Amino acid sequence: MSATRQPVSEEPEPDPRKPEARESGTRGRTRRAILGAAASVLARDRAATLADIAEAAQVGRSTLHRYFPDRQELLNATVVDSFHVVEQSVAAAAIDQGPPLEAMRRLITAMVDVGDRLAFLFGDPRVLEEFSACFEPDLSVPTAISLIERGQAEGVFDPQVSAEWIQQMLYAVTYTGWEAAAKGLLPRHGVASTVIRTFENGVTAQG
Amino acid sequence: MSATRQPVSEEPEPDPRKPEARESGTRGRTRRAILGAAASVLARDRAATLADIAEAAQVGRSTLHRYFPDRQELLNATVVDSFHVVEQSVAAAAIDQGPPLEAMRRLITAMVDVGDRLAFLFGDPRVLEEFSACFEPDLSVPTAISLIERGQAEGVFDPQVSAEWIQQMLYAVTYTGWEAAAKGLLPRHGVASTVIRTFENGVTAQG
DNA sequence: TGTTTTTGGGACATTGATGTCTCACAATGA
DNA sequence: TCATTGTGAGACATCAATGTCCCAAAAACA
Repeated sequence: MSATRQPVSEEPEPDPRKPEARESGTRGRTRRAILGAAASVLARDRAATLADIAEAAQVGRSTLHRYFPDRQELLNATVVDSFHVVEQSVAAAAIDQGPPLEAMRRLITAMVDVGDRLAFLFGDPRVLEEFSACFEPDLSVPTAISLIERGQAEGVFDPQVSAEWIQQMLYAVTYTGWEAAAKGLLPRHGVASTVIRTFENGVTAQG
Repeated sequence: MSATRQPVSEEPEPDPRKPEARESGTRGRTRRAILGAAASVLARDRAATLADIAEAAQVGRSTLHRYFPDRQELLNATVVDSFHVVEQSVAAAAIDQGPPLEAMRRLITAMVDVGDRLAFLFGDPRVLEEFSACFEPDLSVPTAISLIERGQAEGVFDPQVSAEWIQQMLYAVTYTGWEAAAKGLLPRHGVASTVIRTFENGVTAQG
């Protein structure tokens, strides 16, 4: 969850890696607009054109290239940015505190809130593969494994299946809820509760 | 489920539409190899190259073009073929007979068996959109809605959520199971039972 | 206001996927 | 065996996405 902030291996190369530091307010805003549009568009179509993304960001294609020289750079930056957004949302859920079931409910709510970022990051395994192939995976994938295992130990979560499977289901159900909301099948405000309900009890009538 | 076999609107154009009829055994075999490879490859990467597909089918790229003049033709044919495969598998489950819960279990088992075809058809909504935009949607999407509604009426499935949502979950859980098996997270033989278990009861310990 | 920064659009060259065609070889079937 | 059918490899032309530049206009800033 928490990014390793230890200055263990500071950029081996002295290249100017820190464009997201403090740029003139305008540049920062443009940069964020592009990254947001990229995550949103690519979440729905991973083969989207740079022109598509530029249009969604309400920015000229040349401006996009000015910020991100090539497609891969944009991809990488979008991965990093999306990680930060997700990380922040998940951190606020404090999943290592309180009863597992309640922690999980907070986590799901947090995940639904950043649904498009999750869809971008995990909708296509290739995205993450390419990224972590280029860089050290200094971004720890947000993991709910410890929470799940804690819940299993306390007899709250099904101990008959692996924690990894439950985590897969967590992503799957959350993603499905986000998708259903995107296509109007679920009302925005009811997504989290429906996802929680189904995730916990499945589809059979409780009785 | 069952394709409308009524000769309502027979091909308005008299073009030679029926290549899959009876071709010399060899051609049929090659054709099926290409369609199978296309579904399998495209399920994992919808941006896959025709060269990729030809390679997976162990066929030259020119042979592929000989069978399917352009990419869209291949896409359409693969959709039709995958529908037939899924349809056949689902039909064998006889989901309109017997107790809903057992029917659903048969359905899930059938779906897991044709996981890659489902992943191809439903992994990217665009695939089906483009297809049904070109042709009359004379292919009825395999629907479990009636089964789900029957189950809800009998008090077996959760009546608090919509049948559409439950169907979305059905696809999502099945797909996740197929994916988990593909990456070795679940043993092949345990996929169906795990999917059924989670689909029915969610992830909480039953008690 | 004037100056600097940022932007959008257009004009390229480049690249990779696609689609077409030809030809020699292999497989099938009589 | 021979004739037909089906195939793979390669040479092309085409096309769309990409990446690079430049320049005038708009926006931000002092």
